[in-house]
Amino acid sequence: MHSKKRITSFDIAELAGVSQATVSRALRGDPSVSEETRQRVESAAATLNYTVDKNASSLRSKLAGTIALLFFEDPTPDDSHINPFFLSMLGSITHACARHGYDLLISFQELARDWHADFAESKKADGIILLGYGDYLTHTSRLEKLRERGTRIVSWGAVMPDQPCITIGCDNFNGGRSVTGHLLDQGCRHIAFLGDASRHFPEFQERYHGHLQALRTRGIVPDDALQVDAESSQDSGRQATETLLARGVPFDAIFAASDLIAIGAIGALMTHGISVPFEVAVAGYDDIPMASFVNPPLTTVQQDTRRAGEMLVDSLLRLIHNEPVESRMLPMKLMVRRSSLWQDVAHAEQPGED
Amino acid sequence: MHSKKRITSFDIAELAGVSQATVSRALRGDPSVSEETRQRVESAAATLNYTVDKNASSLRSKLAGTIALLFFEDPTPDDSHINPFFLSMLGSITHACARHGYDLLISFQELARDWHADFAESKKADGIILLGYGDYLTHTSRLEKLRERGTRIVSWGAVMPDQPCITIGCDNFNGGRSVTGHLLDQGCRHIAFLGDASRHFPEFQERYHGHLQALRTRGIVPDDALQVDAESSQDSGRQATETLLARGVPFDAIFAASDLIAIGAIGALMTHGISVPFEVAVAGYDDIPMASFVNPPLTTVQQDTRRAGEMLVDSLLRLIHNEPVESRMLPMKLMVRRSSLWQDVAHAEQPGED
DNA sequence: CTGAAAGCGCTTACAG
DNA sequence: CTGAAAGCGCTTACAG
Repeated sequence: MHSKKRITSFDIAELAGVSQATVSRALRGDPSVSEETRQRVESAAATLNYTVDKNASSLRSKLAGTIALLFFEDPTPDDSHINPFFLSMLGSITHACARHGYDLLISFQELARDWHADFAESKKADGIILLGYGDYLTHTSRLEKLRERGTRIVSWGAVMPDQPCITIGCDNFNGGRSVTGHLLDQGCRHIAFLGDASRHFPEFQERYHGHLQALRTRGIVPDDALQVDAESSQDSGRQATETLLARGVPFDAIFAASDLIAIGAIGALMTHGISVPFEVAVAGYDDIPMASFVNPPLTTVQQDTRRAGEMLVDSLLRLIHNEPVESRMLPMKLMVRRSSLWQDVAHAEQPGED
Repeated sequence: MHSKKRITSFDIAELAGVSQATVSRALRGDPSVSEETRQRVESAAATLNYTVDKNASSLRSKLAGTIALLFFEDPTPDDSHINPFFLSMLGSITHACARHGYDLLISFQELARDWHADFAESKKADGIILLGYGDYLTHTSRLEKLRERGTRIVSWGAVMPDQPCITIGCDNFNGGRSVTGHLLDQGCRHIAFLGDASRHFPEFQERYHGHLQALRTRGIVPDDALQVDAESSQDSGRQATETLLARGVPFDAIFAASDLIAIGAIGALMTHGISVPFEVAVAGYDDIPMASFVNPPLTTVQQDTRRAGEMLVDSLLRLIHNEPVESRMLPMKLMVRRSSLWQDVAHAEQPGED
């Protein structure tokens, strides 16, 4: 290993015949540098394979040029599972960061842990994006503290008044209303809702409220026995379905607060020999990649994850640059597939086809 | 925004009644610091909510404490798609990094671009993990250059002699052999292989070689007309299947070099009214999350992505610490599901069940 | 348009 | 076991 000394801006300065300060300016595109000098510096840098030291630059300028993306997950015993819905935002977040010249730091955090010091305070990142269905109330107090210290944070979630930080989210209320509206159109009258609809999970709660609203509009009195708590996992969906079945209340449809829950529910129903959609129609929420592949393909609500990722990055950068930003709600789109259709579709669907 | 001055190690020093140097030592757990002093420093740091400035620390120590994870993708028009197989490694890579106290920087790179300067040279990261099915030969020359400059790199891929960097990979040869062996056991005799089997894609090539070996063991002469190039995407799988059908060579099974290709193939077969598995058995490779959800559930080869992620991080850290490391091949596991079974299974499978 | 100089907040020999 | 001092490689007023 030939450990040649690190090449610094001084080496470039010497080669280009300018001062080190000018090298720094030229390389950052400072308009005060003359075009001719800039070119000379740049070619010198290219010759020596020089790259600006990020640590020195960040230390001096107090700009990390980095964004931290934190995934919150309730501790799973198995390391490797990430909620596929959030994963689907990763691509557009990464690309958006790259487009703006920012690096992306990612990290998983257990909800319980003391994550709030780690990123902004240590100057690793200029701002933080928060992703995760988690207990909302647990978050809130920490977010408040962070905001007091001036940390820039943007999160994905329920868009509500009095949020402790800028939030980008889907129109969960109308999403819930559309799903239940669709199930009612199919002729279902006893629609179960699987998902924790408490204040701890405001997104689920809003979907539930949309659901209730759709029922009331049609003059149907909601039955509490048809709501079962569940968190966003297949397992939880399976269990919730078992609970529902054990209650003995008749139902002809399940509206699951997330696709993962829905997939678990379909599994449980099949175990009991209940046919989907012929005996029970099922719909989910999120339109994760699997949704169109399960059997039967799952009716669900699509959230524009690509746009969401871009907006998260965009909003955070505006925050960082002290520009005005507001929380925003993205429109949703109902994706009707076979799982919710009481009558069979004429043509066989192909996997991956919508 | 009360922009109080940043708290530095000098403030902690003052509060704890020690020198700034001692603060630095205490906080990094330097054993030369007395237990009593360490405690005093730590509580002072806690009181003032102090966190070590990562940039200053990295600049001085020349250790970034960060690993860069680069995904290589052939440029897709759509931002948001990441190969699900690599995504499944993300969890364990992230966790492994966290466990070792390293941060994880992630970035997507087009194969074409000039990525090699960006991370190690600018001291953003102490080492790089490379993930991606891409044209192997394009990579190689860049990797060579990087190695010359002393960059620490570990990649996922085909484990072969003369690799330009430490590589962790699956036993692709035996994987390919198992799949084809299984298809032969099912009675198939005309097994098509979908995947680019050239030197440009060594992993596919090894799977193909395993496939050929299995055929020869049973005295079957491979037919070139049964191999069609494809890269790892649904679309490419669909097209390759069309090409295969257009050739008019009879086949009773398809071994797709990746699950994505297999899923595309199943779609194309269905379009042509060809039943899977009754007319054509299909098998894939990777065991991506969708594989068990498609209809019929896909027979495939599971690679231990969790272990793979851990080993990638582990190997890279050993490289960083100048410890001996070697390329390693991970065992594979054949997952038999309905897509390859010529006779129907007795019980209905449930989604997500193996 | 460019240069000389200070300083970002740490770590790390060196000395005691 | 602890402190004083140098210095990592930049950016940024300040001056011309």
